[in-house]
Amino acid sequence: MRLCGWVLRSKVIGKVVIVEVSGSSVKPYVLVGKEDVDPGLYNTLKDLPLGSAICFEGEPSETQKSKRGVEYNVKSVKVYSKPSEPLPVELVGKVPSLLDTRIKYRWLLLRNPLEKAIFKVRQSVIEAARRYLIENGFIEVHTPKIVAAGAEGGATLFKVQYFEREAYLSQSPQLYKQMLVSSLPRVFEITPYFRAEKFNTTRHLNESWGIDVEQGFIDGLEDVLNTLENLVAFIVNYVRENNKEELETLGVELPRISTPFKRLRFEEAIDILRSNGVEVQESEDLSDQAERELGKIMAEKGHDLYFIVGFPWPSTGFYYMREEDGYHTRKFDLDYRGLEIASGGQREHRYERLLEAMKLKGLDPSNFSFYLEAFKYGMPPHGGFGLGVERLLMQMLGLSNIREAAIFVRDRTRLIP
RNA sequence: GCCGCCGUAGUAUAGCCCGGUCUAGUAUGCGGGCCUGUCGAGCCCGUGACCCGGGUUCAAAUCCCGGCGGCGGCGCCA
Repeated sequence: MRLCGWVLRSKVIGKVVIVEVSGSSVKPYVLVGKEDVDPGLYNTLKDLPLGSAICFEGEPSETQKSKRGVEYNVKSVKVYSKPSEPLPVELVGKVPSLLDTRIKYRWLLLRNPLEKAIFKVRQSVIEAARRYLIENGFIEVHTPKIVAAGAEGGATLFKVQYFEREAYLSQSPQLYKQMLVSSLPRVFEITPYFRAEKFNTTRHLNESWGIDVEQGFIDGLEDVLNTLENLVAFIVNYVRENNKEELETLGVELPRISTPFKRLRFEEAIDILRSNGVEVQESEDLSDQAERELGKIMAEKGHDLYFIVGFPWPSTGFYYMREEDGYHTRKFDLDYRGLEIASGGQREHRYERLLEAMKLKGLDPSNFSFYLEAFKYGMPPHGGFGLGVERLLMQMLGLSNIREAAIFVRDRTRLIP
């Protein structure tokens, strides 16, 4: 068997040399050279600097003494590349790097089992989502990332020059997804979101990824909530089953998730906070701190994941369906341990009402004519959501900063690498 | 945009408050030596740093001002 990777650790103890090689799995390959058994191999391994790119021919050894990796009996080693200078960061965690350094050298640090484990789990999240949605009749689509208008107005959009016109990077596939539901009853897209918001927090990125779903012919909001809760439960349980090595490496205990998730009405959430002594302003949305407090309270009651439904109209987008009272909407958030990981709702599919809602929000319908036209020819009742990949990963793995969940980070100050 | 904290070898840090004792300490990495399986092995020798600019002072890593960079909080949101 031929295996390849990079020298991660190397230790010479007298006449024995032990080399760990970072390959495709989280746990390294372990190569052992003994001077009195195979002097040639011993010398080759002894002289390999950290970071060397090598391949070796070998089979798993009958003696497995290493606590970190899988040992191989090595027949031959081929060295493809040696570093021209010492590595800029520790890959083994003897001297942990600061987050800033970790982000700068992520492409190199991915040789480290911990760092690699995070992104192998991320891969599983995407794989599980795609599998679940396809199995449930959703079609994967791709919508434009260069757009003429955003879902919410222009404040948070990145401008780009599109020949002689001004265009924007898409902050959400929302409007396109809805248009597609006029022909394809179930669609989803795994997509980047671009947000030009100048925040600097542990849970915001300016380029992030979402699992975006839209579903037509629904009987009500419950259909959308069902899809989302089952999707999230499938993803988490999939990771639990398929990433045992990664979770162990990261020291993460991932409890099995069952559905349904608790549904809290917006007012209920505020009441719970107040009855637990948390001051909540009379407002149309929950502050981040309030959300965190609610997360703690809900966790004590055994709810890691819960919906908050029925957000007031003043704090929501124009496209959410309003209840008869004109104040509550069918917009919801999904919170995971006090952090919003998804939001969505039932949309307004009735043309006249949609037009009226846009005007109420101060938007000019003529800027959205391409979108509005889709509501003229038999738009079914529909709803959907966007699920943040980095946020889901962050909460699943207990990461303290969302930047840990993105390989190459785009935030307020980072544009390279 | 506002507020707070921080910037010392490749990496991670001590020293800064109370200026001189700093020829800037330690770990890791790197170079060399010892050790017959290490588990962040261990031991010995060597190597390399005060973000930039200005100011105060006999004397600045240390105090002051400006710049640049990082971390976090708020708003907003996935």
